[in-house]
This record gives sequence, C-alpha cells and structure tokens, in this order.
Amino acid sequence: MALRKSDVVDAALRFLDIEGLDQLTMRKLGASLNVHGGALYRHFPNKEALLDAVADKIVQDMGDPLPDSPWTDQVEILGNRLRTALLSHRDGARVVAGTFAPGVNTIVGSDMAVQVLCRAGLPPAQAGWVTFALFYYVLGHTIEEQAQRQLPSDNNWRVRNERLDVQVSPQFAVALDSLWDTDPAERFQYGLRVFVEGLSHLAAPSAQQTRPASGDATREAPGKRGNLAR
Amino acid sequence: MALRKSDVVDAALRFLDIEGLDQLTMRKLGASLNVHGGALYRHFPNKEALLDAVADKIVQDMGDPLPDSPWTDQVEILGNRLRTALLSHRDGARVVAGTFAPGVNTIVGSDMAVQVLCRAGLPPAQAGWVTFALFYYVLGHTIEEQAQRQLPSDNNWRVRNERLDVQVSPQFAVALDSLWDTDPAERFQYGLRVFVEGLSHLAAPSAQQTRPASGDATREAPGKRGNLAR
DNA sequence: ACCTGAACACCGTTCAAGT
DNA sequence: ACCTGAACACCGTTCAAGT
Repeated sequence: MALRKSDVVDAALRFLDIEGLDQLTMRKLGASLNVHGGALYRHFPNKEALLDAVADKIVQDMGDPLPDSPWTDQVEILGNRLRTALLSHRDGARVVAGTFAPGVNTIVGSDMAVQVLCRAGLPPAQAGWVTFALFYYVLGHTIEEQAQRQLPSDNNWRVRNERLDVQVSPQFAVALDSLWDTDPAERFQYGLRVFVEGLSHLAAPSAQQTRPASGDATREAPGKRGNLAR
Repeated sequence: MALRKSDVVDAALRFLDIEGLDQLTMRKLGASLNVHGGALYRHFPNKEALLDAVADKIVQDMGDPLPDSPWTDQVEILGNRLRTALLSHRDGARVVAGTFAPGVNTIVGSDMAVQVLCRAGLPPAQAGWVTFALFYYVLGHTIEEQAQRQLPSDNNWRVRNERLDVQVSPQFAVALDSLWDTDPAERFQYGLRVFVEGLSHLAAPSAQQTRPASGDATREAPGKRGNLAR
C-alpha cells in the first residue's frame, strides 16, 4: 500500500469534513487509512506538522492569478477567496488559525496580497502589516461562522446574555439579533469594505492626511467628525 | 480552606503567567491550590467553563468609562485597551480567543464599542459587525505578538521561508523583515487606524459613496470568481 | 459542602520487532 | 521503508467514600 504524505493529508481533510477537528486524533485518522496511529509518524514528525500540511492544502488556491481590476477589488477578491477556502472544509478556519509553520501556499498567497497593496501605494512594510490584519479579520469571522453553524439553536449569545442577566443597551440588543438574522456573507463583506475604504484613504497620497498619520490618538482636536453624532 | 470560584480563577491566572496555557491542566492547577484535579469540578462544570471565567477576568477593564473624545479616538482607545488587557497575562490572547461563552465583562465591553460606533453614525447592526471585526483584529494581532515573544529567535518566518525555498517578491521580503524589526505596538496602531479611517468614511453620510455602499463585490469585475465556485 | 483516591476512557508519541 | 503491537506518560472527567 505504501502511504504517501499527500494520502494522509487527503484523509485528514476527509475526516475533518465528516467528524470535525475535535474528533481528529492520530489513532482515528490512522484507522481511516487502515493503519495504526503510530504509523503516521513515518510521514509527519508530529500532529502539528500534519495539521500544518492540512492547513496549507486548504489555502492552496490563494495564489491563483487575480483579474486585472482596481486594487480595491483585488483586495476584496483575496478576502473572499480566503473565506471561501476556509469554509470549504469543516473547521477549516480553526485548522488554519492553529497553523504554526506557514506552508508554501500561505506564503504565496500573502505575497500576492502584499504586492496588491504595494501597487495601491502602501510601503512594503505596511503592506505586510495590512495583509496580516486582513488575515486576522477573515480568520476570526470564519471561525465564528463555522462555530455558529454547528451550534444548537438554543445555545446562542442572545440566550446566554439573558441568562447572565446583564443590562445591555437597546442598540446592543439589535446588534446581537443581527448576528443571527443576517447572512454571514453580508456581514463579512461589510467589514471587508470598511477595511478597503480605510486603505484607499491612507494609501493614496492625494487622499491622505485627513488625520495625523502618527502620534497620540487622544491629541486630536475634537469636532472634526462631530456632525455624524446623532 | 474552602476554595471559591474566584480563588480558582486567580490561581489559573497566576499559573498562566508562570507556565503558560499549554501547561495548564486541571491536575496541575489543582496542585497549585493544594488540591486534587478532580476537586476543581466542584467549582466549574469543566475546564472550558473555567477558562471562560479566566478569559472574562482578563478583559475586566474593557467597560471602564471612556474619555469624552471624538469617536475615532474612542475606538482606538478601546482597541488599545483590549490589546493591553490581553498582553497583561501570558497567553492571554489565546485564552480569550478560545472563549466559548462570553462573560459579563465581554458583553459590557462589546456593548460599549457598539454604542461608540452608533454615535459615529453606524446603524446598530453594522456597529455590531464592526465591533466583532475589531475584536478579531486585536485578537489575531495579539496572539501573534505573544507567540512571537515566546519563539526562539532562529525560528521565525524568514528562516522558514528560506528553508521552504519559495520564491517571494522583494516587497514581500521587506514586509517579512519588518515583522521582526518593527515595534508590534506600531504595527498594531497602523491597522487600527486603517480600520477607523474606513469607518469615518463609511459612517458619515457626507463622506460616503466613494464606492458603492452595498452590493455584490463580484459585480464590478466579471468572471473573477470562476476559480472559487466549486 | 468540599475534597480524596482511584478509576475510566481516552490522548500524542516512541520504539522494538516484524514484513 | 513501512507498519504492528505495545508501551509510556500523560489528559479531562467521574464518583464512591471520607471529613
């Protein structure tokens, strides 16, 4: 039979979809390949390395060529691409979040994001920081999506919140409800757009400096955007 | 002696600072309280509930009153406050990220963020989405900060990247270096500002509509998602 | 009510021995 | 080279029994 690394990764992905990350143990994964758990250590030094390989396979399409669109669209495409990749396997987001050592696909994808952001006018260092920021947003959002998807419907924030008997503002109550009533994709899109909107103002020299680029946040003169308060 | 819940939480926080999350087991935590591991189940139904309580204690100051500043500053203050709270205990970010059931302090803090964003002009639902987006960013950034802090210096992305022998762009190489050369606080601040900048343009009706406020992102660039549609 | 002692049902990982 | 079988050193959790 002679198992290959890729066989183990494929089996792990299949196992993930059926049983979920919490059930994925070396013994059970081995059993799904008609092999003892210990045998997997011929192919991976430990479970972490195995999951790193699984994570990198999950994000394998991130580096696909981008359409020749405005950079704002390209950033949104990358964000959506990552979300789609994470959602395409059960607990995919948690697996990728737990990655310790980035793999080839992760690096290629990040590189692509950095380049898009540089073309948008960001210095390379800042492009890197922003790439991570976007990554964190997508990961966090998708982890929550996948957690919510597997939750019994009587076990949500709203209910918990009531049980804890905390006084919350009416706005917060509405906000909480919207987490359960609104399509996750729409929520995701909104956050992504906020980010891109901020970038388009900080990255473009012409539109820059509506606020100081650095310095103490508390220093700024009040009232600049006071007209928004209602 | 008669242990209280708060004694256990305090001991867990102390244990965390000394040994880290990976070493925190029920047996060892019990031992640090001169008690067997099983005894902790008189105070918490399971380890998860215990860690939830620890997480909520970590973010206990989030709801402190905010200065009467512009909402942009208030958002940045909340972000910095959360980061500071997470950094104040070893593996604090990972503990909070693993929270299943939000506690009182988490709810109060979120509520505060939602209200700030509503005053900025966002509808409550969107304010909630944005609050989560900010939360994800801070968590992700801080988890990475704390991971980096505990890493041997020969074990970073740059080195890994070379070992994997992936071709990366010169911009990406610079970006990677900056992750190790730049003060994490500065990187954090930058991402926060991008976010706030985006908000200040999406939340204010007057400054809005530099891009469509809603709609399908795919609409602007036809065919771009063909590779994602599985 | 709170804790001990001991067990149950697992883990990840290692390694001599087989093929 | 790859896998088995069995062990090692742990886990979280439960529960009768003690105090």
